[in-house]
Amino acid sequence: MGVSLKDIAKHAGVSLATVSNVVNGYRPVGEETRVRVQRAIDELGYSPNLSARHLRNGRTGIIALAIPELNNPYFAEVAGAAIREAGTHGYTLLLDYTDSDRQKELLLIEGIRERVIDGLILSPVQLGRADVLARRSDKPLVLIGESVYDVPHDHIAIDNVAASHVAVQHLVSLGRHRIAFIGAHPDVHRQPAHLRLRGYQEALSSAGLSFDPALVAVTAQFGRQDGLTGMRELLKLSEPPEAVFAYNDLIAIGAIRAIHEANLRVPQDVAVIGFDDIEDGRFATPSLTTISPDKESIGQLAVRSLIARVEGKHVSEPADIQTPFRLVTRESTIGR
Amino acid sequence: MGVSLKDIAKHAGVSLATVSNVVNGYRPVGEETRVRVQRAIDELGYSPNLSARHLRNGRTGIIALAIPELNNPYFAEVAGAAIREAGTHGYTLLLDYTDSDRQKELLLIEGIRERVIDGLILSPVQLGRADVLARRSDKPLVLIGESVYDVPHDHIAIDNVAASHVAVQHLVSLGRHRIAFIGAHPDVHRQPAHLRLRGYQEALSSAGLSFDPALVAVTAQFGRQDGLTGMRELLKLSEPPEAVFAYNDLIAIGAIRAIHEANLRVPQDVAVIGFDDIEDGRFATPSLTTISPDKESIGQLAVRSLIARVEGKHVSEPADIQTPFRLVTRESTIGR
DNA sequence: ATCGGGCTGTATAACGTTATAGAGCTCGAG
DNA sequence: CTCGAGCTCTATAACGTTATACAGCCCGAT
Repeated sequence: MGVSLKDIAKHAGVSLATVSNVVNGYRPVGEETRVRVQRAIDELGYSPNLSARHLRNGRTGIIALAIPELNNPYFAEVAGAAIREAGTHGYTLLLDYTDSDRQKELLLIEGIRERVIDGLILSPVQLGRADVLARRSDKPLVLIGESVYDVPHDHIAIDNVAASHVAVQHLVSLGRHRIAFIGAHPDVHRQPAHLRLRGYQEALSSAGLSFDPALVAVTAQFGRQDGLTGMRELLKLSEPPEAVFAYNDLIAIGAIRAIHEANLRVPQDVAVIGFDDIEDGRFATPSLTTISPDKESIGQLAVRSLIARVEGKHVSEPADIQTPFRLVTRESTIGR
Repeated sequence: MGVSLKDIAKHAGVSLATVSNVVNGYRPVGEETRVRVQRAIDELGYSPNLSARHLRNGRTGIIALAIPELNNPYFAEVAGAAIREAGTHGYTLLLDYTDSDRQKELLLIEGIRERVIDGLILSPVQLGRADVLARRSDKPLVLIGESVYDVPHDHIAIDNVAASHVAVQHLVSLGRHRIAFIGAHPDVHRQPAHLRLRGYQEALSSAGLSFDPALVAVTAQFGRQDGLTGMRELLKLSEPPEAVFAYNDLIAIGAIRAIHEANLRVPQDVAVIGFDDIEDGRFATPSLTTISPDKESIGQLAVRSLIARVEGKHVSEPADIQTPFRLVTRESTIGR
């Protein structure tokens, strides 16, 4: 097998415990011996056996991040930030994905990986408050995204209502009146969809525009295909929309495709705004105006909160952290 | 902590070893006691502590997959397949990314995660044959992608030369003569870029077309931005290309954007073909013709090969496995 | 002188699991 | 009846780590 503490101890002529103390500084070690031990470690190439360490102290040094989909660039970017942040704290991040599946989400919070990880960051889409409250595992849990509220866990999310308000306001400022929303969801568990819909409605009403339910397209998922079919439906209306607020960039990209198929132009005939600011949108034709959440800080804050819980340092009350966002205007609303 | 073997043993009135044998059937157990133990397990809700098991038998049940970039959907899809496959074999897949950084790739094959994982699947972009041969770790390693050859490890990849040949042949069949390639790379370590360039050249020569070095655009990376700038350069030529073979779909999407910026049409003025068949391409405007590698089987085969090595079952010679691909024609070459 | 208290260092008992050696028991063959 | 074989089951030693208890030692304060 590999090199163990015992090998180092023998090589440096000290006890096991001393080597352990050099490695993780639980107790001070004399300068002279510390150097000797460190040299032995370097020479033999020691690295601690995590299984043993975990067995002993109950921690693995691995935290998990479970996202709904891998191939949504939004989550890929958040995950990237989280992996980097975990690394700087000496943790390894295990990336998992739920496929937006309720059963998988339940398994995860119930601790399917219980014995492997120190804690979990979950971006739920199907779980409700009750599911989270019913959870029995005592491993720290951090939630990201706006799916679940009022549960005793740290929670990182942007203000979906406010952000949606800003997005729709932008469309209003272009002089558009018939503004559609694509990405409402029939399932009550899909909180963010409701919140963005609410922001949409609030913005309409504060602009003095009436809310027309026919302009709200319900989608099954939140991918490009859903944007495509949603927009196709909207274009069949006798009075089709002049602007569209899409639940996310993927839906917006699908919608743009549908608009082109109908031989209409973006933004001249229909202006489109998305949500997430993924790279696809920057290079789409036309490039996509969008709400840009601070993905880097979402990943960072989630990891930091979780590690703080894992290490039991700040045993503060569960916090609700709102991350910043900004409007990024591009060709899909302002032409060129 | 959780329920341990000892708890079960006490509850069922048998020894530790018997419970262990019921759990993993290493030795036969009498029918009567088996039932009693099984009932105790169900009642107390026992699940084995992986750290302890791994400490004992030297395996962690975790394998790692290291890809160059998280936000390239090609790798996201391969990773998704790999995660699923690992799950069906009872393994957990740890997803890592190298950021296409040579140092990170070196650290990984040298075993930075040595004590955490049972084996590694790596998609290298900067490593050469010598780097892999110099590796000292004895954990199983499986390589994917065509970066490295002739090393004693399993290797999964598609035939880049043949696939590129097919791609260019398709452009030729459209009657285009001035065909460009975007995504050549100055760095000798970037094997796949060379291979796709070679396939491009072979297809040209077998079509009786001459090779014009001015039509080959070198890029720093392989993202949308690189396609954008590469194409801009090509369009500045006195005799710009009528068709483009892009190293991958992201570059192709960037190139399409550049073509639109120049007020030219795809495919009427410039036909574009990509490589990877990522979802972005299917919903781009126009939708992207591409070479579609079998990403699902790449992920699956890589995981299966690695697990076979980890478990030391088929101690066969390192295999070179070629995965299938096909040409998918869409609007960017055949109009509509 | 003696005591108390910082320092450094050591020996050792866990953590939960599995493989090995072996202890009982029954039963059929010698 | 005795002995070995075959079946169950048990006791126990690891695996590599860390926390606890403790043993020296030196030094300043009593």
